[in-house]
Amino acid sequence: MSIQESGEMYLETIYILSKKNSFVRSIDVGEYMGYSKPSVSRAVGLLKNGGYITVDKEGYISLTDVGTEVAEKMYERHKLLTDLLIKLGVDEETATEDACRIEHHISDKSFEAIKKHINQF
Amino acid sequence: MSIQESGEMYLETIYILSKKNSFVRSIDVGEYMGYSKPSVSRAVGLLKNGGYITVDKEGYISLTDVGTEVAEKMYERHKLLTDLLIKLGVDEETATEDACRIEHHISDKSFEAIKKHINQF
DNA sequence: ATAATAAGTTAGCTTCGGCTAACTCTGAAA
DNA sequence: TTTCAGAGTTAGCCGAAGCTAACTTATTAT
Repeated sequence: MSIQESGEMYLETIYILSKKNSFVRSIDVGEYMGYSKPSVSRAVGLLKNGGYITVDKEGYISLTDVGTEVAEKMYERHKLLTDLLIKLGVDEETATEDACRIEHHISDKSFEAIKKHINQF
Repeated sequence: MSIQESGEMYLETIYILSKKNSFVRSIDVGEYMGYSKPSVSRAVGLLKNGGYITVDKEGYISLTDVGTEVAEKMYERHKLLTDLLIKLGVDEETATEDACRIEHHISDKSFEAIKKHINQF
């Protein structure tokens, strides 16, 4: 099971919520993303199945190493792309939205290239 | 019917093929994009229906004004994003691939911001 | 004239990832 | 103790956009 764009978004959300709160449940993920409980339930099942997260008896979700890797990658891209767009004069809201979509569609190569040049923008 | 990412790709392809050849048929679009005839057939039907293209009795496809607008927008983004990535040191193939995906996910605002700063990269 | 090829369409399948409705289960409150 | 709220799951729908198989139709070649 290779991870899809949607899976990446869920993992990134779990990562963000984990940093903010002491625990993350499906319901929190759904609220944050604006998705229904069944949608989250299925996604969580798939991610668990794929080895990206674990869920304990309390329903608390944790990222595995692999899951953390994916989530951090997305999060790093998100931050850097947002930064870049803001530096270029884009308003914060638009920058965040665009970064959120672009982060899933850019190759490692391109991302590294942007990262290397970010300071000269 | 609002245009989807897939529709944008078809329109851009039709635009590119129109500049290269004297006519564009469904079969040409399919060959260029690597899609099957039925896939193209349906997409062409939807785009025709949506007022983005016209198809004459010969099966020759033309972009309407609206279709041209969308196609040119995508094409411009494609070129500019490819340029940008290449300037940042990304190899041409990767740059083209990434540009092709990003072009559908970036807002007008962000694109204009990149365009304004492209020369200083 | 017949047969073969090319282009397009139709029917119907698949996966992805949303959704609602309706169920279960658990823990807290009356 | 009974009831109710919150969280999660199950079943099943939907649209988007690929696909194959099999058909039609028109042109070209024998």
